Amino acid sequence: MSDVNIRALAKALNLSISTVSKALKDSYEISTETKQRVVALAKEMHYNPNPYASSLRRKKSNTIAVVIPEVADSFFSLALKGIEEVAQAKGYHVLLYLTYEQYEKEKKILEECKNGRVDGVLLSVTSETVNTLHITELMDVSGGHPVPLVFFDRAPDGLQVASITTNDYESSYQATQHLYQQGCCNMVYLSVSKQLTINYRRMEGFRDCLRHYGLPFTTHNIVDCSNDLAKNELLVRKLFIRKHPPDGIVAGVEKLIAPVYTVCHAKAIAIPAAVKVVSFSNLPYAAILNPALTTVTQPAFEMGQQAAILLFKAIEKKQSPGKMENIVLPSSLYIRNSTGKG
Amino acid sequence: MSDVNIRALAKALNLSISTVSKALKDSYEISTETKQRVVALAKEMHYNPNPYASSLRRKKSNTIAVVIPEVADSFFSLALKGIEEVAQAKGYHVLLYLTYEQYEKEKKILEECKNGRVDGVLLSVTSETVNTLHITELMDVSGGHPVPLVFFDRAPDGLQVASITTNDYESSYQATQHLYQQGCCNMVYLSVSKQLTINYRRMEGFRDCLRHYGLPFTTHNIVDCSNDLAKNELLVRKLFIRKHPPDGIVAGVEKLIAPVYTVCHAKAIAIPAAVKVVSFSNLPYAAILNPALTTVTQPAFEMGQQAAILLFKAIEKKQSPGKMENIVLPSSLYIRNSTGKG
DNA sequence: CTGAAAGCGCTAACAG
DNA sequence: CTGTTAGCGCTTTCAG
Repeated sequence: MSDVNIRALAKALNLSISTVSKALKDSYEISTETKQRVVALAKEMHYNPNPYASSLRRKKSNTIAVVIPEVADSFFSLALKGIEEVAQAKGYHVLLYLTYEQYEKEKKILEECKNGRVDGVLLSVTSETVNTLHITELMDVSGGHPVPLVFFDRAPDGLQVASITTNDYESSYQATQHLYQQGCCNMVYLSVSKQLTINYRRMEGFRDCLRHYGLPFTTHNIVDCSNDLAKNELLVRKLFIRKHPPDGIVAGVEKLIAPVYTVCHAKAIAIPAAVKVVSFSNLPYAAILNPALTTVTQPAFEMGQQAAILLFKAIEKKQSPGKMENIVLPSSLYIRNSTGKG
Repeated sequence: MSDVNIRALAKALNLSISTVSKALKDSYEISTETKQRVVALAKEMHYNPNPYASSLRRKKSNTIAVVIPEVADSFFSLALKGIEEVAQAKGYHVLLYLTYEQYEKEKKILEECKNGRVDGVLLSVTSETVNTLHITELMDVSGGHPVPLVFFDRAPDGLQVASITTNDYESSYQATQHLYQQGCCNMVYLSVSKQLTINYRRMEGFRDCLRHYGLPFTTHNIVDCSNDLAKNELLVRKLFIRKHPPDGIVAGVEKLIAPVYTVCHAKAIAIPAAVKVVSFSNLPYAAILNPALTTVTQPAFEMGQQAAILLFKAIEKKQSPGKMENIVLPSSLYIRNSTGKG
């Protein structure tokens, strides 16, 4: 941290502090000549304004918080990139917080966002988040100004808040329909936490598609998976010991595809001949898996960008997004060999 | 942003501001009873200290910057997770900056780290970074306190700065040796930017291994790739039109593996029968590629953790790491089918 | 044990 | 066009 501050400049130039301050901001009040002198010396002395002094005074941090469950995940890392890009272009700084899917962490982190540290928050909730008091409190600070917030991807139900999401229900329906059209009639949906709205919607899309085509839908069609790879492999293994093993699998999240492929390879169950597979995934390597994986791919990068753009709109209008925009960006079905004719 | 500040508390309790401040910090100077009253009211009124006021006064931000080229990449996203975890445990905040492999961005970002915004910086340089003045300036601010900095993964040569890296040379040598032992005698190294020290070291490891085994090493053994997927595919295609197509490929970075697999599939070149393939990669899906990919895997998460730990050591000692620690964490060779006997 | 007062570095009225 | 002044909210001597 340098110790040349605005006062040092003022002293060296025989000017007042406020003149220097204004000159640095290119204020119309200051003569061109003075501006030039100030800027020149500032450069020479490597003057760097202290952001926190400025934030304190202006009550503006030029910083946003990104609160996500995980970063080593192709969806979130891509979305984060989209966010960072927009923020950097706007001259904003990005504070990154990981919740590790823990509600308590999320709560604690949002608490820290209330005190002026950030001008806004981008949030993708944990799979544990059902109580949303910590969120509404942030947006309605008692006796203070609300902190603008935009959800992306994972938004809790029943909250009047701006959000960028994708069409989980429809794309899941579509993926299931694709399996049906490829000849599957005994499909299974691999589910993660049911509390997670996006997983729930995907499951509903799956269910409604089965019903629409007159296929039975029972508890057998849903497999609740965990975060543990080994356990998930076991669950997949069990699928193929059933009297009627599935001929189609929809993996609700990316990480569930590894156990499926692993088990199928190990047990020599041919994909797509014996079982066709589709997964929600942003994996850039889907096309070089064995076989190439059919995916429902979310527009992760764009979702990050749009979420940031929406947040900056709210910040700049200095109003919590009155017209709560809820933008839904469509996911895409990329059909590859894992759902081929076999 | 709430408007209950320390003054509001003081007024409500009929105490002085400084007493409240001390009470909140559990100072020994304050009576237990007063402390309790203060803490109780603080909670009730949802008091949240303003971090920037505190930072300004204490000249300490409790924030670090992480400056990396890219985040949608399995190495960096894992490392970032390691960093965030350690920072969160320490009560620090993490500012994320992406350089997109651009030197100018890196320079500008580090400039912003000089003004007290952060207490330290974790840096992985861009592939364009050869001039390191912007880095040394940060660590030796004229007439000010240096900002502690730790490199991770990508550290420029010839700089006396703490770093966490991995054994690029050795692991590359080892991977090449593995190919040799599997029968390869005409190997090619797929290279990214030669300015990048890690790529250079990996290339050297490759080269020295060839030499050690008496294999010819010419310009034909190195293929300079770009960031463009289509171009890289073309380069790989050309490899197999050669009079003597390679029987072994070492991909210097993860993203170069997709073109190899794609081209081999398209042209029905059997891996590993016709050509054996190994890649530097942190891809969690290496095992389910077709065929399963042999990888040199860096301890990304641990590198992130260790880098953060090292940085906090430097920050807390309030000295730029005098005993410049340069920790090298070993990468691991995971042998899978892509380098099998075919 | 409590309080008064100075000041971190910058901004923004308001005067001149 | 330039300068004076009063803070932003918190921490930290130093007195009492």
